Amino acid sequence: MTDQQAVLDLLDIVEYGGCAEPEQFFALMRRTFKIAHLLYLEAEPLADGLKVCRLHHTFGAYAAEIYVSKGLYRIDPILRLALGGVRPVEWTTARRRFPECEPLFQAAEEIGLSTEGVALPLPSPAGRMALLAINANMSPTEWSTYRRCHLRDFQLAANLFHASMLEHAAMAGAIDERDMRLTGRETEVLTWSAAGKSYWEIATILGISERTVRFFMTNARRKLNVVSNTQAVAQAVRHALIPTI
Amino acid sequence: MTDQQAVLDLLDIVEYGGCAEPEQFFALMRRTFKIAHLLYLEAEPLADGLKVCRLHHTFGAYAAEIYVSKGLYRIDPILRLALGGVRPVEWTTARRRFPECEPLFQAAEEIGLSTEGVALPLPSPAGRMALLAINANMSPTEWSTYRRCHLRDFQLAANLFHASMLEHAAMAGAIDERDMRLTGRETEVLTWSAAGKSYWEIATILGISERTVRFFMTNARRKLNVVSNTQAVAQAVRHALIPTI
DNA sequence: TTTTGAACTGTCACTATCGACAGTTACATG
DNA sequence: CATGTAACTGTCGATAGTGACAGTTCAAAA
Repeated sequence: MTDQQAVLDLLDIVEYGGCAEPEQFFALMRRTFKIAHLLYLEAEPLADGLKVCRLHHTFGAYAAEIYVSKGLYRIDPILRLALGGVRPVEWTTARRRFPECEPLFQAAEEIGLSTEGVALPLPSPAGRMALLAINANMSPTEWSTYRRCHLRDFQLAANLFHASMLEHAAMAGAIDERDMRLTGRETEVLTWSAAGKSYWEIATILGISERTVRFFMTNARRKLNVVSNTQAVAQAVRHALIPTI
Repeated sequence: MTDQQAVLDLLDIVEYGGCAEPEQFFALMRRTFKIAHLLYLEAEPLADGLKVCRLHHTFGAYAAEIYVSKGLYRIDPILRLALGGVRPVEWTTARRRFPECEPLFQAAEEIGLSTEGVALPLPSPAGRMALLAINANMSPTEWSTYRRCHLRDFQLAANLFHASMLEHAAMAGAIDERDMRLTGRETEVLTWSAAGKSYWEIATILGISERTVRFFMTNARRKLNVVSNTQAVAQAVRHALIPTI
């Protein structure tokens, strides 16, 4: 069994920001646990499927080539299961439930990915999804024991790492959106507009004239570089420029 | 320190569906850990505040009365922090960062809630948020040690319990939300509207008449229970009903 | 076979929005 | 004091959105 102290140290490091880069996190995880491979991906749900925004993994070049460029993530049942819920998905469970994807698992075995592993769904507040897939070269019985003991470690580490990634992305995006900063009133009128209020209603609520509401809204549209109030609100919600809570 | 075997047993029970009711989960958690109180709430982001959909807790009747009926969850900084991210929120950290909410903490102390605790954000795929707040009657140093050792247990237990709650809600709510599901065309017109396109432009893009675009948009508004396209798009983005372009 | 749901279309009348015109007031910063 | 920024207001005309009216077509499920 893995050294408990090492596990607690790893969790401390991840929680307090010592793993800004996925590579660091992956290395630390592989050093601490008997893990063969790790994969972290962020995805966005689309009407016709799944758009993978970011993908980090420890596979070899060839394996990555197969998995990514051939678009296997589009048909991977584990991804479908994991990105649709919040419960950890056991690889072998998915294999049993989706026999039509057997070729995928065989391909994985050929490139050195064992079939024992777990995928941890990591939802984020805005509705985007991510997952951390953990793969171990273990026998089923060995993995069962190991998983029971360390799933909690994997789950917390995954959550904290995911939080770091989200905060990192928010910081990186903040620079680009410097000119997109809205004033207090602009934010207010956008917020009320997103709540379905008309100019007249917003004017009454804020105690100003309807013309002034339009003035703020026009400024907001210009700053956001959009052509309609509807588009402005969509942008503002996506970029969390107006309060969600 | 808590018995490790008991912890693993608890996690097994929660994972394999033995905690369908919050009360069972709460009792099990309090029996296994040195926890004073637990609170699980599901919330939906709204433009004009926070809509708490479901709330379960182990507070006494009086405490619950204060916390819920007086609407303290509207100003609780821990809720704001936790529901806006995915990182565990330490109660004392929130207390330091938001001195204006000191009365809230004092009120909590008076009704027997200690100030040591942690709130675990639990996002779900659809963009809704939940959180599990864990409260312990411990001294700061005692809590610090305890937290370091058991945060992973809390996190996994919270995730698994949350998954059960979501699956339970999905089963129960399948009937209620049937009428809120958008059809393919409704999603399409909303998506283009969020991109700033007018009815005429959307009609051209989709190769249908302008009237038909309006028809789909009206249906979408009715399903989302909103009064304007702007509000519909805001709702759709928040609930991840339309893809991010 | 009947029913249901999605996709589709037309017109009328009213209201909301948006861009472009031309300003005032107040307050902080250099 | 000048400069800048946020907050504020008015009017005109064109375009966009919204609700209520009344339908057709097609495919899949009951």
